[in-house]
Amino acid sequence: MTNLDIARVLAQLGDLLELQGANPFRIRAYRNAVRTVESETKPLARSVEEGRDLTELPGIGKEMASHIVELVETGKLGVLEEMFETVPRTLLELMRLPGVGPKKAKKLWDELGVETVDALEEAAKAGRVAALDGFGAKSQEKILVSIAEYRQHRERVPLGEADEQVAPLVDYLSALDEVDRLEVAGSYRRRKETVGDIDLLAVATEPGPVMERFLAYPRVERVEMSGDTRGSVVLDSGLEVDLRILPPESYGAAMVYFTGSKEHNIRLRQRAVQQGLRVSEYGVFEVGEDEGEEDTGAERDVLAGKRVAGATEEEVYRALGLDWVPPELREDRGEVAAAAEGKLPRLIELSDLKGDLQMHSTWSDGKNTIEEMLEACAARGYEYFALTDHSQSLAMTGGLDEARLREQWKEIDEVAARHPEIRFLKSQEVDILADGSLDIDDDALAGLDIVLVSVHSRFELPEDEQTERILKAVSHPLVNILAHPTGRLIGRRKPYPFDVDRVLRACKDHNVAVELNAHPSRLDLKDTHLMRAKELGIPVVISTDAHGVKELGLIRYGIEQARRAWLEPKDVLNTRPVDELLKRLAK
DNA sequence: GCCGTTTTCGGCCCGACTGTTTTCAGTCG
Repeated sequence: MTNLDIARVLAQLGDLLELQGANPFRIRAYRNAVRTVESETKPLARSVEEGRDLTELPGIGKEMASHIVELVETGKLGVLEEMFETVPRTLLELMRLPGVGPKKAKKLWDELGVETVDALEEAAKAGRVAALDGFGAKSQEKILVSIAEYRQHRERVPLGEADEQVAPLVDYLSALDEVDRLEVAGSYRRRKETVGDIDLLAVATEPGPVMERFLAYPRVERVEMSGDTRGSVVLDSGLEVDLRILPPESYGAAMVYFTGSKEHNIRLRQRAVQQGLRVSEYGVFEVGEDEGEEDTGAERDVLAGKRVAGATEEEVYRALGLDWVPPELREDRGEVAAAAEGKLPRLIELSDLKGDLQMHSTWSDGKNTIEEMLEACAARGYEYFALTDHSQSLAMTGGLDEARLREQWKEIDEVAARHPEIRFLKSQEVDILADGSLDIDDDALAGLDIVLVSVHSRFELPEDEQTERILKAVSHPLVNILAHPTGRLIGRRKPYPFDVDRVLRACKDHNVAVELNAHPSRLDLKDTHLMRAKELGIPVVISTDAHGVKELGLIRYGIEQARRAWLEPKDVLNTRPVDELLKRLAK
């Protein structure tokens, strides 16, 4: 049972409690525990095995700890199973529909006997939903739209695709004179591997024309809502875009607020409360004497209290006694505490990289010759690069056997001789065969500067076999790097099942580096895996897997992902000069 | 349910928009 499995069960329990109208703070405790479990880098199953005290984890108390132990040991949670005897599982699905929360889901179930999305659709079409107290014709219509979208399975969009859609929209809005400043916030700014929607932030003293232009964007398919300062639309691609318009003095506070994450913001506000401050998207305010105590529900001016910060992000963080936190870290994974102590990491940057260690040429399935790849790498200012064409078993890619590999070396030597400006490292992406052996013989491997290995077949092997297969490969005495270790393709293919933690520890034992594949459809390893690698002291390399010169620029997605994992230059091997790189990789 | 240099009890983040309300609950981010 993985951490994500555990988190899912706890989240279900939280949803059920919400449906039953339980104490909201108890529900929040479950949400908090879910967060902790999700972002825990070490497998909890292992911690349980080792008899660790789980209550040391934030948000995990006696109850949560016992839930986790029960889940790890039995694979089930008794209380949850019992609850599912009185409440249908499918009700949780209803709550996922936009506009349907716990209260409405319960009401639909209590009064109409609706348990499933299908039943809800039927009831709405028959007009029975509108007849309910608290519902009306509009909510009924909205529910039908939500169901239609739910059926389309709208998923999160990979960051790379979001980038393509965001750029033209930003240009379109920025062209308006009334827009003083336009930024994209949200998970997009935090550079998460996928984004659910786009959060735009516009600074304007006159919001009217900005909102008007936003709603008139030609690719808007539907307006979800629109107020004076806040609007939400769905583009024809299905991507949701939210716009918030603010005055200049609130810009920094708004950037913090809309960049999130939600959990990071909550942490900031908790800290503010302790300091007698209040944080909102409008700024940081001192809480007045009479505030808070006798809040009778009367209208409260959102700008009440003296504003002590708001114009810039730095100012907002400083008002809370914090260093400015890079957006990639804003996930409530300890960054606020680190910022308070001045101990934020010096995150890796693009300019720290001295080379790219995975790419392909026309010798296998790449689009450019090795000389073209070399020139493009040199143009990027790299000190070195490794060419890693596929090996023979990937016949469809034109993979190289030992003989062709040796032929390639001749061409490499010629090209390298013409280009002293960059160091050409001979390498290959060697296939890990189903039994864990390598696709190229040791004699040929010994002629390479770097041996990169990866899995490209038999993804369906049972977990035990898959784990053994990879363990065997990384224990091979000539292997230096394990490439795209989990094999996932974001939104298209799940990672093949294997014990990631065991493989990582084996990499540590055999001095094998792990690759962070920068391609936006892979980003493999993901952030929590990278954090675990760092914890274990395993070197990481960041490479593009470019199949053409155009893809070398994708390296920035790898850098962004590494930053999300708190990686510093010293954690990444290809920030090192070539001599040190090869020394560190040597067996 | 979790947590504690005010606390083992009594707190727990903040605001906008919608729809159905005659003053606000529900949902969302």
